[in-house]
Amino acid sequence: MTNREIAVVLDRIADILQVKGEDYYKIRAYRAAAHSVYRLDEDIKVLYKANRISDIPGVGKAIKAKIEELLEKGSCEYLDKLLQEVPPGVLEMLRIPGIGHKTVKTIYEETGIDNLDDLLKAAQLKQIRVLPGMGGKTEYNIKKGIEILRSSGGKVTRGLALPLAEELRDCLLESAAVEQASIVGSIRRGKSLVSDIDILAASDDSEKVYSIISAYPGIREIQQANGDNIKGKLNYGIDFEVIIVKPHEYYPSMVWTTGSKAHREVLFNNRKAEEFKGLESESEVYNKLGYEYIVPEMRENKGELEAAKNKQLPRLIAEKDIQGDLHMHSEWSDGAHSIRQMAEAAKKRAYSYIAITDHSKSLPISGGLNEERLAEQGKEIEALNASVKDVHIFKGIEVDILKDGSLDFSDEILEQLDIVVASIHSNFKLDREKQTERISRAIKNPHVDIIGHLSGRLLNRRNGYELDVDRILELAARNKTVLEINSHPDRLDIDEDTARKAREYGIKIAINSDAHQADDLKLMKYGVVNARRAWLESEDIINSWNKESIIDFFKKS
DNA sequence: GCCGTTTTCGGCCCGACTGTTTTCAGTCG
Repeated sequence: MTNREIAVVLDRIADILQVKGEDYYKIRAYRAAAHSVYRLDEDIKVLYKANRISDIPGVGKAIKAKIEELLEKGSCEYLDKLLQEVPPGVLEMLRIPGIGHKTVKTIYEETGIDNLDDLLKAAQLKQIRVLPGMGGKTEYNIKKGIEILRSSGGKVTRGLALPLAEELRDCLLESAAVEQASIVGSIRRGKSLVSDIDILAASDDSEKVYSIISAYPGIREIQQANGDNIKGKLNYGIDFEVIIVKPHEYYPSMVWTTGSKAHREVLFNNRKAEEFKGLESESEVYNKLGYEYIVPEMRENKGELEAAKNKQLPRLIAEKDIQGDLHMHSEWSDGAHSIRQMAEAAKKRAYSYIAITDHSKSLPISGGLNEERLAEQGKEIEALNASVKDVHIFKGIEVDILKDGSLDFSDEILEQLDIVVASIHSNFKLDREKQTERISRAIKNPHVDIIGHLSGRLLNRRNGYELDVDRILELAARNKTVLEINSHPDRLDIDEDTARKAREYGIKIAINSDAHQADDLKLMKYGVVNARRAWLESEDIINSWNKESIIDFFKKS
């Protein structure tokens, strides 16, 4: 089993314990262990062989035994026992926004309902409101929540799908029978939500490819397999498709299978991919069709074909252009690592600056900073800047935008900071006018440099709050307020459409990791892809500029 | 269930908002 699979099992145990109403700290212990395992740099199997499972933070005697059982047998008796008490469908109910473990427990125990379909029916039949502690609003939340869960149509985030796709691709590439393999389809185009994993493999031996796939441990089932096409489900229930082509068909097929359909149809204009076999790169395929090479993120038939024909394609921002990261947390609030550790991690990525932007006091669960601790932190940053070479640390804050649009710190405090990110973390349900006014007030504050995760959306979990986006973009442009592309794959906020629109308004963007630990800095790649899908260039992205330009920009704004 | 240079027990992030109540439990960040 992989690190990720072990982490999923531990998390699942925590879910069940929660529905069972077990001790909060026991549940938290399983969650913490799951998190540590998920974040391990090493393969857990290597740790196991070295008898070092106990070295994993948060893993003690009991959880160690379960991890070892999973590694030895691929299953865990404790989980199997728990699953008999609480069926998987009940756990799915936990994903409904506004419905927590207590509500799920009541529903399951009082009615026996153990899946989302039956729950939805019961809510429609007004059978939930009669249960203790529930009313019409709970029923409405259930109906609405299931609707949101279903609206993604079974899609998963790119953040979940990409690592799985890479593992499958790498497994194919290990075989001598596979000359080349690439992730294609919507994952390659960088869509935030994807419906399946598509892999293109170049091989003369499709039988061999089939045997590799059927032996691949990450696969749940193969549903269809003919000569050049294998379809099925990976663990976690994600659909996959492996398309096998002859080596000389590889590059035209890559263009074809990367899509999108709309892009492909215009591009090929009734010509067949077979006409282009033997070509040795995607560029050659594009050139032969009369276009400049178009990067996968742009292939949506949204103007890129015309631009490519006229040799007017933008030079999109790339991860190597990124020079720093302007939104991250440290152990001063809810981050896991010290400021020094964050700076060292940034140095490894060859960044020249970071901003430490811990939470402000209104977010007590995060250990948000009050004025005194912020001042102390400032001193630590000054000391670090004197000793840490190569990476400059900006003093920052992720200040809460309060319900009325005022900020969690006074202007006098904010004025002393280098980078002020202002974000919403509460009162998501204000009406459109109030929410727009709230953010507008924050934008107008002269000390606010960046608005963090503007819409508050969480992909597959929560829609963004009601906002008049045009009004906000106009105001941000006028105030020279930067908008963030939050790189967390569950957020990608602002989304690509808003980002493209923001550019038209002349708004500058910061692509930030919002890292809560050193390893999270790597999430930057998801934000960059989102920006590329919005056609953004280096000049649009302030953290692709050097330190001096950033200081200069915020001085003038 | 984990952790410990106050160590084998007792502590382990809290406070606001929402919805269902009529004084509070559940959810969320």
